[in-house]
Amino acid sequence: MRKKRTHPTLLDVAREAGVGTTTVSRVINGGHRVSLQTLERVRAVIERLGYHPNQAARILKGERTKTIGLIVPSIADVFYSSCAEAVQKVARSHDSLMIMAASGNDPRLEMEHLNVLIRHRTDGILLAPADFRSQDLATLLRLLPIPLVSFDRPIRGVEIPSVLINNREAARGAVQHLIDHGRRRILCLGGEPALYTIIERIRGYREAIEGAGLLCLVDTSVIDFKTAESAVKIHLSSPNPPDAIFTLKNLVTMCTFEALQKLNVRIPESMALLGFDDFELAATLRPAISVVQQPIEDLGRTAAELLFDRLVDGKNREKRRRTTLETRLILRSSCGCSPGAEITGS
Amino acid sequence: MRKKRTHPTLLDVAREAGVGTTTVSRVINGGHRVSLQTLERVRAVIERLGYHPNQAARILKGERTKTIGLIVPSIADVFYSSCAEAVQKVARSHDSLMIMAASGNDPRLEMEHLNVLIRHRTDGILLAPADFRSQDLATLLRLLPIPLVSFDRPIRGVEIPSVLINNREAARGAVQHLIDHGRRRILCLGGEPALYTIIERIRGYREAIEGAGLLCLVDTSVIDFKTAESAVKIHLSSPNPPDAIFTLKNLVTMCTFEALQKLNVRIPESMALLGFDDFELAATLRPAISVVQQPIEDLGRTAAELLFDRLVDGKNREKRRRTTLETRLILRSSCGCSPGAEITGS
DNA sequence: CTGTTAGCGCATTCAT
DNA sequence: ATGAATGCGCTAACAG
Repeated sequence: MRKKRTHPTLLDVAREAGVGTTTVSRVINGGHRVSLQTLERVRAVIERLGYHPNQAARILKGERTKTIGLIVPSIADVFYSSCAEAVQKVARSHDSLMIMAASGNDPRLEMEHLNVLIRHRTDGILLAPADFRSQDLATLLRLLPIPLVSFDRPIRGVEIPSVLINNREAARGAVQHLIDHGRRRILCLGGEPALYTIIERIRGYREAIEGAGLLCLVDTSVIDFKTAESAVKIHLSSPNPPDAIFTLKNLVTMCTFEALQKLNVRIPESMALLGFDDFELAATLRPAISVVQQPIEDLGRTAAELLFDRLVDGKNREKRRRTTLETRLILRSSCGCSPGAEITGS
Repeated sequence: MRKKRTHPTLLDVAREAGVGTTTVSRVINGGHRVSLQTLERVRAVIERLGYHPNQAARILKGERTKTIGLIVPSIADVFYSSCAEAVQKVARSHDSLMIMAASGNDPRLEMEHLNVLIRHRTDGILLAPADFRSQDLATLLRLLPIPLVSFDRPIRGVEIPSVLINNREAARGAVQHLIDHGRRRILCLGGEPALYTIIERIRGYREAIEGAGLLCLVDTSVIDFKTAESAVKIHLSSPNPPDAIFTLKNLVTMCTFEALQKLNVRIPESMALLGFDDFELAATLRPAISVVQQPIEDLGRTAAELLFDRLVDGKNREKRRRTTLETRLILRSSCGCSPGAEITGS
């Protein structure tokens, strides 16, 4: 087999076909103004040599790269991979490629990825910022010559369009639901208390609890099964144990459920469970888990569409800087009310 | 706010700082052989202008793009997003960016994505091919000047390194386990019967069934809950209903479980259930689901490492074209044997 | 330590 | 219908 060392160039094709580079260029870009005969011949050579145009050269000519960047905290997290899928669909409909990178919620890593994307001259960037209060990020964005849209989390200190979920209201409504059904000691469980979404949800929880004159009980030590189990144990053995748990994100909900199950706590009789963010099998578990359902695909799609809007006419700056999407409270069995109902988020 | 129309260039920085382009270039690339004074000044200008080097120009100079491509059937599928995460970690350790695209198992879309990646001059490509018998793909790859590694599925008709799971053996072992525990009418349930992995798993199923002198019962109509439910109904109402179900992939396992639960079929008493591919909450469902567990992270990591191996010294062609990874049979409760055991795949 | 310059691969005038 | 020449932003080779 022939050793393939380097990419063939336009010139290689031209020489091989006995024509000028212009002609080959024309063939690549639609084949107009080229005689059928040369067209065929050049195409054959392209095929034979396995020629593919070098995008870099085109970019250098100032053309669109037809590429957008997407930075999320984690690729493996269903929430973000579902977003990504939605984004990719939109990108594809705009004949664009999506480059995806994971920040792991680390501002430094995020900055690195941002720089890489900018160097690659992506036409635009979608970002779920690791730290919504980052000064470095705000500074970078102020000078950024390409459009950026943040989603899931905003960016403070700079005018960037963002697409968000009504975290606070949704959390408030969910907790209120527990209160309405007689729960009095409601524990709020989660992790990563510095994240925007978590902060907002806790705020919503507080509003509901304080509005009802109850006691706030927030534990942000839970990030996996181990921590969930130990947290549940501790709170159960308190003199005045909770009668409900509100979990702040899907992984925490799952782990808490597992922990409760392992400790033989009856759900919802002894302990109601209501989680933020829906997840696969939530309806299949016994009892089925009640959740606040986020419009994940919507989130990705809306953000991507907003980005492409700004791409096509760069000057047309939307007035509306912030888009907030509505959630739904999905009542199944774990929260202890009669199931079947479904409440649209405020 | 200043209108930001276009990316500043090296020349812009050089002029602004009153130095030559080479000096700026040196500053960007580590700042060696530059006086501390100029270094500071140039850095300040770079900062102020928000300059980011144009990757395209570097690529044109023939440098590595420090980018690898990854094409998977679906981003939202946990299996592949977990792979992707593993790949990205390896890429990162090689100071490279990962570009990810989804083919939806459509050979045409896959080909498009491949072309885009090649045009972008990614240093290498990782691919889970949609159609392992594709002639077009084989033709493209024969001429491809950059290394490609296939994973999860091989590519027929061309010498491409691939990293695979021992699908057939694992399926055979799993079905054998059901047989060993007295199951006699074992239904094999799944979808997309043209996919390599599915073909292999069905083959393993057949080997085990035929080896035991039993009857093969394969239904490849199941791709979601609806189809799972109707398939289960049909087979349950047959004159001689199955006493066990072997599901061919994780989504099918989940849907089949849901269907069985909905129809009040007792697992494992009336029906044993054993699935290919583990999934979140498989151990939390009641009964906990027994599965063949694939080394997903391993798959992604190994494939990526193989790719980078070929990248660093392009000539050092490994003899071993095919790497096969081992699975584990995780016995939980749904298959009806006493749980707790764990058998390493053959 | 610093500046000048050629050339990477391609699209695009402008001739022919 | 076709080709020769130019320049996009950057790096590296070569002066100074």
